[in-house]
Amino acid sequence: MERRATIKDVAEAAGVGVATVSRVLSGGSASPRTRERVLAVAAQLDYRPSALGRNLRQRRTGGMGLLVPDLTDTFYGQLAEGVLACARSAGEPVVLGSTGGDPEQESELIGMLLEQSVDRLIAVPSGDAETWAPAIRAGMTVVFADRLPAPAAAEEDVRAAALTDLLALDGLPATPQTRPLDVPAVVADDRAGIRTAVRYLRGLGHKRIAFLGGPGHDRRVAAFREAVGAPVDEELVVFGTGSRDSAYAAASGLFQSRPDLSAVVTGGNVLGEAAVLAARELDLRVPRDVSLVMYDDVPWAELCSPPLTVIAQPGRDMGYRAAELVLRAGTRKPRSVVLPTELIIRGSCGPRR
Amino acid sequence: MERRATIKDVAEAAGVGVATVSRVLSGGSASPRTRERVLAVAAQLDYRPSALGRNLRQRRTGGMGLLVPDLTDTFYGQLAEGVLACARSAGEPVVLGSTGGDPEQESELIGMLLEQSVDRLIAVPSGDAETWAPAIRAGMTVVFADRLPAPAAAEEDVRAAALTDLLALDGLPATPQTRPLDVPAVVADDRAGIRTAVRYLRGLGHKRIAFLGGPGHDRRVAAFREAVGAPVDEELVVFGTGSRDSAYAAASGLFQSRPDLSAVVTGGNVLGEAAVLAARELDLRVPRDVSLVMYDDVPWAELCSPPLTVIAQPGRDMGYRAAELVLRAGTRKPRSVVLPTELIIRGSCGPRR
DNA sequence: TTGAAAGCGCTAACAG
DNA sequence: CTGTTAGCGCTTTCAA
Repeated sequence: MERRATIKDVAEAAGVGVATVSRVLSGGSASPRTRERVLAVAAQLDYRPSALGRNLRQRRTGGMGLLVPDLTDTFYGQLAEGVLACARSAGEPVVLGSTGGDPEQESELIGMLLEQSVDRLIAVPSGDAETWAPAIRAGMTVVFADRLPAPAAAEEDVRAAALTDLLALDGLPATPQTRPLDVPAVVADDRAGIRTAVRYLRGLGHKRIAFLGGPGHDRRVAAFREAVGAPVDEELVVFGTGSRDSAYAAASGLFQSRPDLSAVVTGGNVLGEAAVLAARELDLRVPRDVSLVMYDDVPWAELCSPPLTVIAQPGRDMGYRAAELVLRAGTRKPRSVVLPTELIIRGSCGPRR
Repeated sequence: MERRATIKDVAEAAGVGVATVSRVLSGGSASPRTRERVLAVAAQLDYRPSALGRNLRQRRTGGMGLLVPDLTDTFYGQLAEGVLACARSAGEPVVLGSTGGDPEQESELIGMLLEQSVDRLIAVPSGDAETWAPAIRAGMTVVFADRLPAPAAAEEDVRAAALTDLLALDGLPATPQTRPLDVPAVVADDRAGIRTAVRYLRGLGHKRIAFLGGPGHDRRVAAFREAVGAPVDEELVVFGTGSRDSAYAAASGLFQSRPDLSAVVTGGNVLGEAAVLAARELDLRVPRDVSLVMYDDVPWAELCSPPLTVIAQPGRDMGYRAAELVLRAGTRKPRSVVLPTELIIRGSCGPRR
C-alpha cells in the first residue's frame, strides 16, 4: 500500500506552488501553460485530491446523510435508490443510517453525522420535533422525506397539534399557532391518495372500511378520517408499531374484533403484507370476504393472488427530489414538494358481499 | 448556527493543554482530578470531537463503505441492514453506494470512496477482478459479500478459471493456478443450497429442471450443473442481466422455448418474481404445471399463492459478519465465512405431472 | 498569474 | 502526568 500522491507532490513535480495546483484543479485562473502542465503531472501521478483535507479546511463534509427506518421495507429501498442516484450524479458520498423506527437510535445517528460534520441530511423521521431540534440548531440542512416528525410534546394536546399541522401540508385548515419545525419536505399527496382509495371502495358498496396504520402514518389516518367523514368508527382505525410482528398482530386483531368490516386500507406495504397474511390465516378470502388497498406499489404487489390494488407513490422520485433539495439548499431556500399518488386497480377489491 | 466547540475551547475552559483533553477523551492516562474536570467541561460545552480533524491526522476515515447492486432487491436490503447494525454498534459511519450491477459505476464508486479515504469496504461485487485491483492496490481492506468477482479476463478460458476458483470455496476441486484476488468473503453455502433443492425436486419426480440465473450467480449455476449431473441440458440454463425486465424476458423465454420443463430453480428473488409473473402470463399453474424454488427468503415469498418454496440464506447475518470482518481486519487476517442455507418448503413445488 | 503562509481540529511525539 | 509542538492535505487570503 503505497502512499497516495498529495497536492504537494504534484506541485513539486510540476515545479509550481501548491496554491497553483489547487487553483487549477478547482477551475481557478491560471495560464494555459501552467494549467496544462499541472494537469499532466496530476494525471501522471494519478493524483486524487483528498476529501479529508478539503473538508477539514472548509469545516464541512461534502455529501449527505440519509436516515431511513428500515431498508428491508421495499419502499425505503426505492427511496434510497433515488437519493443515491442523485448523489452519484453529483459525485457526492452518502452516509447511511437505519433507525429501526426508534427515535433514540435516530438521535444517536444524528449525533454520529454531526461528529462527521455531515451537514446535509435527508430523513424519513421517526422521532418528533424535539428529536430533530439538535440537528437544526447545529445548522444542518435537513429535508424530510415521506413524512414529517410529529410536533414536540409541548402543550397539552399533542395529537391535535400534530394533525392540524400535518394536514396543513395537504391543504387542510390548520391553526397557525403550531409550526414546529421549518424544514422542507418531499412527501406524497397522501390526502388525495387516501381519498381516492376510500371513494373507490365506497363506489364498490363498502360501508365499514378500516384503516391499518403504522408509525409515521399520521397524515394518512387524518386523510382517512376526513374521507370517511364523521362519525368515524374508532375501532376500525388501528395501528401497529412498525415491526412486521406488530403489524401482523394489529391486522389479525382487527379482523377478529370486527368481522363486520368489508374493506381495509393500509398505510404502508408492511401493513399490507400483514393484512394479507392475517386474512389468509383467518380464512378470509380477498376480495370476496374483504377488500384490500395497500399504500405503496412494490414489485411483489403484483405477485399476490389476487394482485393487490395499491396507492402508488413514487418512492424513487421522492428520494431523488429530496436529494436535489438538500444539495441546492445553499442556493435558494427550498420549498416543500408534494408528489402525486395513483390508485392502481388490480384484483384485491371487490363489491361488498 | 453557532460554531461547534473544538478541543482547544475545551482545553482552555478546563485550564489544561489540548493533548490532555485528547488523551482523556480517548481513554489515555490522566490524573483522576484532571480527567474529571475535562470531562465535565466537555459535557458542559457539548463538545463532540470532529471526525474530520481526527481522520486527517490519522490519514484515514473511520467507518466503512458498502456497495450493493440494488437496494430495491430485498435481499440486499437485508444485507445492508446487517452491515448497518454492526456498524452502529461500533459507532462507525457507513458510506453507501448502489452500483446497479454495472462494473463501471462500481469503479466510479470505488474511486469516490478512495477520495474520501474510506479504507474499508464491504461489497457485493459486479465487476471482475480487474475492476477490483485498484481498490486492493490502494490498500483498501475489502470484504466481499454474497458473491465473488469473476477473475480478470486474462488467459484464454476465463469462464473455466472462474468456475474452478469459485467452486473451490465450496470444496469443489480447483486448479490452484488462478487465485485472482486474495480477499475474504462472506457467502452462503450455495452448493449445499442448490443441491438440496435439486434433490428435493428430483424426489418429486422432476427430470427436466431448469436454472434461471442472473449476474453473480456463477457459483449457483456451477452447483446446479453439478447437482443435476452430466449431461446438462444447456437450454435449461438461462440468464437475465439483472434488471427486472430482463429477468422477466429470460423467464418467459425459457417457459416458451421449453414447455417440457417441469421445474425451475432461480438464482435470486428478482428472478423468482419474474418466474412467477411469466408463468402466470403463460397460464402455467404453480405447482401443477411447473414447480418453483427460489433463492432468497424474502417476506413476500409467503404472500404468493401458493407460497414459494425457497432456499433461504441469512442476508442480515451475512452483512453483519462481513462488517465484523472488515472491522477486525486490522487485528487478524480475516478468513472467509460460508453461511448455511436452508430449504424452506412451502407450496410452490409439487409432483411432476 | 503566481507562491508563501496561515490555519481547519485533531493526535502523537517529545520534553518537562 | 502533562503541555508544547509539529504536522495530516487542503483552500484561501495576501503579496509579489
